[in-house]
Amino acid sequence: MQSGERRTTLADVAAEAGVSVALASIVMRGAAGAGAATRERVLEVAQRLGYQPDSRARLLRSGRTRLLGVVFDVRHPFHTDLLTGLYDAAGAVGYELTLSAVTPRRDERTAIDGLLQDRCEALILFSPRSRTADLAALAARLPVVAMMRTVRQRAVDVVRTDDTRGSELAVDHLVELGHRHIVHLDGGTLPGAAERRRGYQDAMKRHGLAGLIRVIPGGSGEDDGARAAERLLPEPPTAVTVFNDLSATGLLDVLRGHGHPVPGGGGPGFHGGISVVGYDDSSFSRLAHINLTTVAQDVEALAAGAVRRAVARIEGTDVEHREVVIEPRLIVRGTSGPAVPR
Amino acid sequence: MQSGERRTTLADVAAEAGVSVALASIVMRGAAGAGAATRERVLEVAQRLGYQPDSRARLLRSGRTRLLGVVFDVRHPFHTDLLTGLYDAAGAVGYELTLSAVTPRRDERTAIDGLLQDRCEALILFSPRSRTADLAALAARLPVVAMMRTVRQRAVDVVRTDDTRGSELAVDHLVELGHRHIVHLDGGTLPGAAERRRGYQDAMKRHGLAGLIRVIPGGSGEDDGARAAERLLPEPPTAVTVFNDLSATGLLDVLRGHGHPVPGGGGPGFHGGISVVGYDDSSFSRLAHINLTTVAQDVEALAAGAVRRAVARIEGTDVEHREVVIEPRLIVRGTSGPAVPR
DNA sequence: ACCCGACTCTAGAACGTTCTAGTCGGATGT
DNA sequence: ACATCCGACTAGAACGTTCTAGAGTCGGGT
Repeated sequence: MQSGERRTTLADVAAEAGVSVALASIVMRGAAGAGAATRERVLEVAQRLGYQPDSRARLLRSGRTRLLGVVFDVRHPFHTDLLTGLYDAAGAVGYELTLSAVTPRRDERTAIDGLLQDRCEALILFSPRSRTADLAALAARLPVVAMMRTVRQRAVDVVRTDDTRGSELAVDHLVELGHRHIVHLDGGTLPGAAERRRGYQDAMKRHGLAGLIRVIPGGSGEDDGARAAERLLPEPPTAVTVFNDLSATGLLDVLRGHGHPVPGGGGPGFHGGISVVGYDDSSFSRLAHINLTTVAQDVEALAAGAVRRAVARIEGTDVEHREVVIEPRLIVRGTSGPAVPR
Repeated sequence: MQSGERRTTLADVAAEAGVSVALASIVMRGAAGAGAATRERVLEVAQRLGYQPDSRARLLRSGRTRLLGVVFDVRHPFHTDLLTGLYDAAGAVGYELTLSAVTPRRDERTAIDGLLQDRCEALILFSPRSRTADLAALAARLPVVAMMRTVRQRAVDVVRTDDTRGSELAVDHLVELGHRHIVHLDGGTLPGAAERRRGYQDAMKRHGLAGLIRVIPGGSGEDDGARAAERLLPEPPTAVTVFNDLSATGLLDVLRGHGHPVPGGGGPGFHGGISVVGYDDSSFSRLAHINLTTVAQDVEALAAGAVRRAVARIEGTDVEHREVVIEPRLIVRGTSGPAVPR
């Protein structure tokens, strides 16, 4: 039905309102230089004809797109949380977001290429897996902000949580509850894993527990946590700090299945068991049913930082540091409790 | 650093290669009409100058965008699952996806407007909350595919799961396990809720349990499920079918908290308790720790159906039905088990 | 009466591509 | 030897905006 007719253009509106295209353009984008009466008439006509500006043409001409490209991964619940914050932050400074998703069958390179063709003015990458060299090459063409990971490359901006500090918070919390045998379930080479590991190690040393440091290889998935749990069972610790929430739930599950109670799972008044602290405060970790003690990343601060950084680069008003580091926060929920003496 | 220099355009490539812009264009889009030697030379130059085509200009001229606009909600885990399938389906037929998210502070109208400005050729809306009249108005301008809900409007295409059938599957399963006192936790006016309610009612009647039909108002969030559970406790059923997974976990939680065991939560060999069946097979429901019996929507079929429908409308090769209904599948996990006689 | 500035409006170029309608040689067919 | 055709290539318009430069008009100050 609508296939035949062309969509209404600015020229149509101008003709119908009896003004020039240029004036119609002025009215539509709310610029100065149009009489009140004319303005009203043009707007009325535009409304009536269902005029919708063509952003492609607009941006083609004006050079600017005011568009920030965002690459996120559909598998990571935290990424969608972050998107919410990003929309807010971008809207506040008059920028739009264009999204490109990484999926199990669509890699980061493909996602990025899609955005480049859209001529966004900067790229914001969530936990990018690309090699530093590739990111650097990209950054030579447009501002690039990497989130949730460090990039040792001057041209690439970084906005991340202080993950070392995050792990320290987790360990401090557990030590305060009386735990000493604390294991770290690692994230290997994943973005942020090195920092989280180091935070654990530093905190253990600081508490005089250097001799009890124990790092178990893991990953980002639930099954990684479950597998790691099996390796833990022969000689169980009293507490575990985990690379992320998903892995933590996998761990929890196996622990409970083998009769190792976890605080919160034992009913009110229960004490002891193996405490587990996750990382990310993913939306599912908040589910009352999981109720995971975890290290929260400050979504709003991360989003605001990324947008501020990208916009500064675009508009050349650079003053701040290349790396923006956000303070994490410990969210104490049900999976951490006092240690029982062994 | 890159702020000063213009980005390289087709004209730059053409000049450097010593050919006309038109010929460069031919080469870049792989069209016929260029000599082999020239073709190679132009490609080499393009590579060297780091030429990246400007999709806006390209599409502005050619009219076509081969772009499908997708509106999804960041709060709905199932939506991101569906995105994965959609990228695959669109890629297979040579279309691109452009995403626009609904967030707690960014409504559907805003998300849709963003896509319209991008001049996508069709809109695919995940569980749209817009009124039928608004959808119809939209459909007058471009093909619109509504997913996961019915729309009584000829101009709007629909791709959805047979939700009535889905609820029936859930009830059938429970009845087979010996349950009779089965409650439905409702989704009110949310997309799909009416069908799921009706499926429950139909199945109950079919099993001669019309007298035991009991529908409790609920919603889509975890807290909706928790609230509903409180209303259920005074006179507990032996099983509940729930509008969606999130609400189901909220319900589960309160039930367990009040000492009502749920199958799977009572350890191996346990029998009886209140069975709970969710809806969606959201990624978190698969977590071993939640392990929810649920009705799965066929992501691939839904995605493929939506793309096929949208493309058919765009290209005018319409033959199929306006409404594509996909068969659901019951996923039996841990939260459903045999009924104990009351 | 004249000029000036402010205001409203317009013509036309520009953005980077694709598309249409060609031109130009050279091979082919008779 | 001449028309014909084909492949390689090009000039310039077109897409729907925004931007630049300037044209009218009006009122007020000298």
